[in-house]
Amino acid sequence: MLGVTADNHLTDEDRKFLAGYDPHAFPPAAVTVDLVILTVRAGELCVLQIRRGEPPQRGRWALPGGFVGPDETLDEAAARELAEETGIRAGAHLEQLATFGDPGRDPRMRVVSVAYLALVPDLPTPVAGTDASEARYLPVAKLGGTEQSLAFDHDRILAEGIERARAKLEYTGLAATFLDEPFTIADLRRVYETVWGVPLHAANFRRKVLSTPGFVEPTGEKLATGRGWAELYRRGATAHLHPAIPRPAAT
Amino acid sequence: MLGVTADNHLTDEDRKFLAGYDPHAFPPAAVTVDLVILTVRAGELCVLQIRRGEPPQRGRWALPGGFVGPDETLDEAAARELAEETGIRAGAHLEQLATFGDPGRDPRMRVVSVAYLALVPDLPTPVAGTDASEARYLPVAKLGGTEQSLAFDHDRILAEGIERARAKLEYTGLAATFLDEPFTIADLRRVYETVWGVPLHAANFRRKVLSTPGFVEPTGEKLATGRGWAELYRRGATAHLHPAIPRPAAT
DNA sequence: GCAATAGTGTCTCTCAGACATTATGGT
DNA sequence: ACCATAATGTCTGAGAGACACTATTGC
Repeated sequence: MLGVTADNHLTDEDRKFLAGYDPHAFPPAAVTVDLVILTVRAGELCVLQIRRGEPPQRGRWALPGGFVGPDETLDEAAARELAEETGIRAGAHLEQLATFGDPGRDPRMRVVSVAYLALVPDLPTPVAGTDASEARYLPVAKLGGTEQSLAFDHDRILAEGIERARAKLEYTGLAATFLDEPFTIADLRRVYETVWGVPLHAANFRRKVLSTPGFVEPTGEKLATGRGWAELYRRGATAHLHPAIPRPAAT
Repeated sequence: MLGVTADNHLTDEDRKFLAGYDPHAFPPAAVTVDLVILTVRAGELCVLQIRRGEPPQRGRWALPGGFVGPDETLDEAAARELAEETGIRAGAHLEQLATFGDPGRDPRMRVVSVAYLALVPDLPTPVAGTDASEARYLPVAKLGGTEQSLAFDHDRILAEGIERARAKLEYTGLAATFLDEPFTIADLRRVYETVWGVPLHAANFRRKVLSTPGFVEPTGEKLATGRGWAELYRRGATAHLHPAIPRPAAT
């Protein structure tokens, strides 16, 4: 096991050094977090977008995000932004995605943006944040046209977020974070089909999910669906699936 | 296909806004890149470390890294640091790992570090960079003791880098980037055994590698080894392996 | 010959994919 | 009765793991 705690004890030399240290000696940058917030609603994978209420690029759609506070960790800033935009404070999945810092990606100054990926259950309605005049969930299938392109380099961030989400469904139990509990195996299968954009074999999917230990936990309850009924499940404890859920090649 | 190019065209409103914009309005931070440079030498997975030549934490071992220049992309800064520390300008694998920005991780000021992972072939001898007084390749098996703990939060960065490298060998052809060309199947197997720390079944490994299209390309040459001979191969063109190389559970 | 490593052949077990069948309950 | 969906059972092919065996060359 590797040590994972930083030992930041200061030596006497460090103290002397810091007393005479000028923080303006290095090229300054602003640090932001931008969020790719994905959900499944009405059979479509959707991403939360905010219409910018202030320059630059006012009126244009963008990913939600904001500056990192002086005393916040990056994870805390991302969790705060997620709560501000969606009202979600717990239960969602939130992970760091990648960092984007090309010079000129923001015309104001050097801005380094740490992108996060959030997977959330279907929400009642978007809550506009302080900076935002409007919010929407856009199906990712509608992306691609120049009409829909986002501000700054957010198209690229979004593309990486979607690809990360698709990959993570293969080897983690994160698909269940898109669902409210309890859910049926068919609900879970529809999440996979929606995110991957391919139909899955219902019988094989069921066998695979139930034979993977810790993926889902049976509640013992049954739900009357349209025709017939279905058993209900909760999220399992296992984060890493062994073996993985095979992802068919995209059509 | 999603658009991946940022459209940063400025509106007239943007220009007016920027003319009156004060870059000091947001909490400033310094942005650095830190590199986890891994190689395989003498049957051990090793990481390049630099002994800090200046405060803070002078004399302590750390990962190589440095500040991102005002006109550099993050990738360019990482490639520059890699070249400065190792002399390598091409051929190595370099990818963004994760970003670390806890307040207080560097006593000087708010420093956000974008960590990169580099996989390089065995090198003649470490070249000390400008800021460094000393450099070494430390086998990662020797990590873990407090004696070996690195400056700042570099232990944590290193742990993530090692885990990323181990995972990537499963589903990419990156193992070959640890080797000079041409190499034998046994050389490649020893890379896997070294990085994963487990013995692999030689016959099955060979069958797996050769049946995976695009993993390695035969040269047709044969090399006289100590006893017997072995066929020689080059890196294949395929980045993503299908199916993956199964990774046995750690002992 | 013996030792050590490279390479080939084959068997078995697991599991994904495909298909068939039954059960359920609303229309 | 009919239909859509849930759930169960069975067959097959691909592939991983294990083992036996041959080939080559230095000692």
